[in-house]
Amino acid sequence: MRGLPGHARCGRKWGWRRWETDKAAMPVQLLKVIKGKSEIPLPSHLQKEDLKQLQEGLDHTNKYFQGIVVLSYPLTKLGDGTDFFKVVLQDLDKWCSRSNSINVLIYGKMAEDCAKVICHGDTFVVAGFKLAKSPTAREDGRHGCHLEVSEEAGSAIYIYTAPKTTAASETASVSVAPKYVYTPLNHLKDGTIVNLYGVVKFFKPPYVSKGTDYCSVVTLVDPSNVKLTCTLFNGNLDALPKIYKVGDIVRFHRIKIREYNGQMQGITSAGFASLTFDGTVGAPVVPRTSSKVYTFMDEEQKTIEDLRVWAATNLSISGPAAKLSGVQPMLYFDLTCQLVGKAKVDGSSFLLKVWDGTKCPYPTWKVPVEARDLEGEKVLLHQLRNLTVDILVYDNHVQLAKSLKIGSFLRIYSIHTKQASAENEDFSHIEFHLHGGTCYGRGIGVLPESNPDVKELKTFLESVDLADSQNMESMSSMELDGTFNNVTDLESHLKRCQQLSVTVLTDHQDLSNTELKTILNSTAPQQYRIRAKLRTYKPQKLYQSIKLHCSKCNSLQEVPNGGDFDLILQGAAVTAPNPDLHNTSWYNSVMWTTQDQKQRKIAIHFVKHDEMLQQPEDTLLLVEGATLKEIWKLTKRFKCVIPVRSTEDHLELLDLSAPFLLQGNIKYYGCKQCSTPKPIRGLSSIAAEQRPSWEPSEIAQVLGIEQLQYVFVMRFTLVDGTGALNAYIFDYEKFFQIPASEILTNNFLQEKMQMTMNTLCPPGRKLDDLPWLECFIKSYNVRDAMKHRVYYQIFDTTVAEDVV
DNA sequence: TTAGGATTTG
Repeated sequence: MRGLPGHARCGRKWGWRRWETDKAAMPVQLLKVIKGKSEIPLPSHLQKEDLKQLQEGLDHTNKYFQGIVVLSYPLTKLGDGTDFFKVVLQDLDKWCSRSNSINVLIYGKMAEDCAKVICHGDTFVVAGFKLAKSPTAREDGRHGCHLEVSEEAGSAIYIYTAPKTTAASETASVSVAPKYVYTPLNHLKDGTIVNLYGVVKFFKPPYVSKGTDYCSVVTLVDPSNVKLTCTLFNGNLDALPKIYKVGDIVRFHRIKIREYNGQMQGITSAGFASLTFDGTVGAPVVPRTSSKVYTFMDEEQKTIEDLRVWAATNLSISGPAAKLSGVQPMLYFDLTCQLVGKAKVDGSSFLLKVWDGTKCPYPTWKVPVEARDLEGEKVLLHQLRNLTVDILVYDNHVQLAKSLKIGSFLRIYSIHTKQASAENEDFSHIEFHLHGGTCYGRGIGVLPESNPDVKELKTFLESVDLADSQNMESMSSMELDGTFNNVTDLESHLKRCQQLSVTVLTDHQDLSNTELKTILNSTAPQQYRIRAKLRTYKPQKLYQSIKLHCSKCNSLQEVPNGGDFDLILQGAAVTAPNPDLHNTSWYNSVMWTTQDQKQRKIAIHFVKHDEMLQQPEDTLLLVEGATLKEIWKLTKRFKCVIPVRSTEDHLELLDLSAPFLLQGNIKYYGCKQCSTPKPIRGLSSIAAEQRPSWEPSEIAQVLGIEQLQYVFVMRFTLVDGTGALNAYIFDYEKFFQIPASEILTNNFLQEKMQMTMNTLCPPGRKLDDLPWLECFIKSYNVRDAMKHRVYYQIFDTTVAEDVV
């Protein structure tokens, strides 16, 4: 990002001539428009361009672009102090889709001037702009390029302000597009047909009604705090809103309002259409709809974003969804899962076999069915037998259940877990029922593969190692929560957390709290103390929060899995150890050949100290030709293991996708980009030290490796009643008081972290019941190319002592 | 037409 110098203050004048003679001093022209004519025409040498003509590589000198201001962002300062202002212009001549708009990025004095005067609906003319690829085009769906404007670049801006007291039709230079009017829920009148927005407070997924249509019941709420229950019918399942969870946001067009039992009620009328959006703050604003043609503008995007923040702050929407590992007997829950098998049972019930990759902590019932009635892949059904659960669905749900495709992703709403009344409690098991009826939204919904929850589930299911029974054990969260012996313990623990903060500041205690709303409306960088609740966090699979960080190039990467390491070792084992490199002044070597068919050669070089071999627990080994399993065994006995391979004249490290060092359970990796591997003999200098400690950092240094650090990277969505913001945790150890380097190989630490997160954000709880967190956060600007965003990071904060 | 939120009782 280039830096722009500060600009001399200039008085605001409205004259055209002044612009011609002294355009650098007067970049922003504010003009009035009355009845379609501007007081002053634009310079004659300027020619109008439309959106289509705004392409890279074309000459835009003496061209201007004109659009309507449909969105503007708060004035902010870039890192170097330059003012920055972004507006979105819409080309009204191209009124059809959402790509009729373009981002304009304004820098320096012009940014400040524009921010002061600009209003929604103004006509905005820009000349002398620079055109560049828009890095946000994929996200915001706007024009592939954006316009960059600054005084320095000799740009000029003309703003035609529509008279605010005059009816829109009178500002005739602006052709006013057909616009939908949306009625707040507290202004609905009996017998009208309206358009409206709402946050889903309750819904019944579409089910087969007793008439001819599918039916879906949806209760909405909006910032007027009025509720509206809508009963929607359609013979086509696809035409009903695609609502997947409470908190989704819908836009209904042409819904009929009627009074029923003294309350307003919505019901489908002819031409009813709906869009549904994910209600998560910060998620992409992509409508779910079956209609091919719909209007969706930036203004509407803003409405969705505002509703999300309102809902996050004001509605009690429960947190992370339940998993099979977290089920309790005698309750109702929603399950996101994959269908593995199905079978008819009798006339009024039907069996679904599903899994979500986690293991139910209780013995579960198996519904007896005839083998020939069971649909699904036999091999898979057998492989997953310990992870699938049987759900018996009844009555009205049978028809829909029969039609489900094996392999599809489902959300089953309001499953009942029933403790079977076995005579001997030791053999009691848990049953899963989807009872008849649609009370409490009971039903089955099919989720598309594009659904973010499905994507996450798929990734997780792929990571489940079916052969590894230990893995399955560790997936039972019942064991993770083992410290809470019963529900009462957990309750009292949570109660304590609701009163005190579950996190504490390690510094800045003298500061007072700032509301999230204030922070969101402020420029970065700044630091704040906050008190907020953790509504949700990412990733939900905690093992995904561990990354490798290079402090030199600041890159983050995934921790390689054991499979990659194994492949690299196999590749290295193809080259036999070079005997010329054995037994030097600083190591002793042994080599042998495996007895199997492969006749693999393994060499181990024991690094000496003072000409002497050390105790195994103090010894560093260089290993050639070993398998993953063999290396693993060696790390159990020796202090350090470095996998190497022979060249003609020296030993060298393997590919840096493999760890350059293994110590105990920990694998140490180097940054591929920043490391310049040096010969292995550099280690002899450490071996010669009086008491070699074999510190990973020291080893990395002599081997020319820029060591990657294990780090927790998480996104916390925090709310405090005034707003919602996403803050990042970037932490080696301090926040969780768990070293990020050790957690992947330590079950105890994993359990501890899971328990900490369960305390900070208890699954399935409503907003009111979430505990408070005290945090210190800093805001900072991130800019790449022309994109500028403010991010927040939690620091100088740690989990309270009695929580961990 | 259907359902009109407010858990089955298998």
